[in-house]
Amino acid sequence: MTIYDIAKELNIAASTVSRALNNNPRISKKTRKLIQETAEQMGYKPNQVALALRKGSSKTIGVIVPFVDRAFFGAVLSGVEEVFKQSGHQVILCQSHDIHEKEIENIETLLGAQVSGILVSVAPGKSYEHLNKVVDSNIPLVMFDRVNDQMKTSCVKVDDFKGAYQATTHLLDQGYQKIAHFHGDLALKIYEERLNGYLQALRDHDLPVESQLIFGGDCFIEIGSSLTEKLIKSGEEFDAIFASSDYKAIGAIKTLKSNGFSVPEDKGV
Amino acid sequence: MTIYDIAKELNIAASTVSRALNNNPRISKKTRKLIQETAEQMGYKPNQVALALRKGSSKTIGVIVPFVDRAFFGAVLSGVEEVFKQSGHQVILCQSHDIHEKEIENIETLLGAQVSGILVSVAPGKSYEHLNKVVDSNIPLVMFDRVNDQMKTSCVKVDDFKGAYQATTHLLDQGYQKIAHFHGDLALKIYEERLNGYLQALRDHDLPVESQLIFGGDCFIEIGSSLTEKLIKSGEEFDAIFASSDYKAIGAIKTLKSNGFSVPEDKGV
DNA sequence: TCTTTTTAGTTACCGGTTTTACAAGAAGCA
DNA sequence: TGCTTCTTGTAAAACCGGTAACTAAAAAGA
Repeated sequence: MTIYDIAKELNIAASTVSRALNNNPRISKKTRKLIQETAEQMGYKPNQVALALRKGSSKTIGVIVPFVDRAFFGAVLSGVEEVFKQSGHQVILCQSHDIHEKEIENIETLLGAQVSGILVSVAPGKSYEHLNKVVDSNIPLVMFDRVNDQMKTSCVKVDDFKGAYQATTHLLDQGYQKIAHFHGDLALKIYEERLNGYLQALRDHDLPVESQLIFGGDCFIEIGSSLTEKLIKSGEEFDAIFASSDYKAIGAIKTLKSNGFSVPEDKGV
Repeated sequence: MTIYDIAKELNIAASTVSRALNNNPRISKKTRKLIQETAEQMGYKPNQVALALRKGSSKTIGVIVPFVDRAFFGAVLSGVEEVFKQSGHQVILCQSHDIHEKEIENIETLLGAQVSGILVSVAPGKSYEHLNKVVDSNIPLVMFDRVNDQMKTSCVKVDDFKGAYQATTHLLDQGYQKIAHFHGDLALKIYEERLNGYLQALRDHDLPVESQLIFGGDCFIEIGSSLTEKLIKSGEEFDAIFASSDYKAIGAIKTLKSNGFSVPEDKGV
């Protein structure tokens, strides 16, 4: 079902059909009405692919997240989908699995698909030519949550430093004194800032920074568990853990409990 | 960067470039190598939109879920994305918000985008012409989790009856006697089956089915809370709740606790 | 009758693939 | 040697389904 079918049916030119359907004023009301009714009745739906080729931009937006099945990114995606649907855009979903190379691949794919915009929560990695390529192609690029501050593009993020500072301060206010920290990949600004917030909070309370209480690892429950295991085994004294991600916190709580500690009575998380 | 640019660069026809890049045997090895190297060096990437228009099918798959930010669907989407990436397909994400009309709209959009396949977890609703339209267009349709059994297409689902039967039996085995049930929208087979599994388990244990312990409501934490509130206020005796969704179960647990019950000591969930 | 305005048709284009056509060189044969 | 035939390599053009810039015809107005 194309405009040519409608044109043939009515014995008129395809361009007339196109114009009528787009409410071009150069088509008489009568003809327009006839064409629109015929199109409706024939169940015509414009071919978005042809449109995209002609216009050079497809009403699609690429979204790259590390993992879709993380609560945070699921929530983001949900909102992204909802907003873009309003303007008739479709959302193409990509996962980087937090791997820089996959992110580059995803960007290439999205550019090849002629997306009209890209949202990305970057994976740790040094190069950012792929992001520059997007900007150079005049395709809007917005980074969120995980941001590459080498890029001059718009971004949406939270104040990680302040959040970490407040979280740490909250633990101190609850009476905990020796707070361990599980940070993420420090190549990501977000985790660097959270670490800094933690450190600053300790300093502001005149507490020593004890490097043996600071561990690094990716955002997985299992990592949270193994880091907690390591912390307990190390014999270092601690009474709370500030984890840089919910997943590591969950792992920490599970492991603390399975080691006979009660949370938050014995150890705060 | 198109094949025309490459053709101009090498002073040959675009069709030759196309064939060389597609390893057509009618292009000499020498020419082919030259063209492929030039393309590589010029950073050529085929325009997927042009390809899709020509081939009549765009390497994209539409996935319709009720809510992306539900753990289950997030996990599904993650797997879907991962598998389709391997074959070079892109995943277009749609949410129905469990609303039949939105599902119809989503299907229309996906058909307009010339997707080469659709995965859907259906919303409650009576009509299914929109699904038939997909089948009639010769576009593969697979339903998962929430299935419309009027359709003859392939589907992937769990044994909801058995799961519910086992869950209820498990509660009984733990010693609970009066088990309430929070079912979902019974227009969805999945919730009907879970209700049936619950009922059958009660019957098989010679327990009476007490309709005043059975409540219905959508999959939200708040619904779980309000149903529990209602159950408590009703004064009916009960010692456990079998919720048809994790979200309602979470709401139930929260509300039980805030009403002074301990879980699972006082009430099982 | 001539000009202006409306309305609708022609044609090129987006970037690929594919069919058809053609040319040059090699091989076969009298 | 000269002609046909077969390969092989490449070019030209059509096509996918729309849009948009010209262009032409018809109707309205002066």
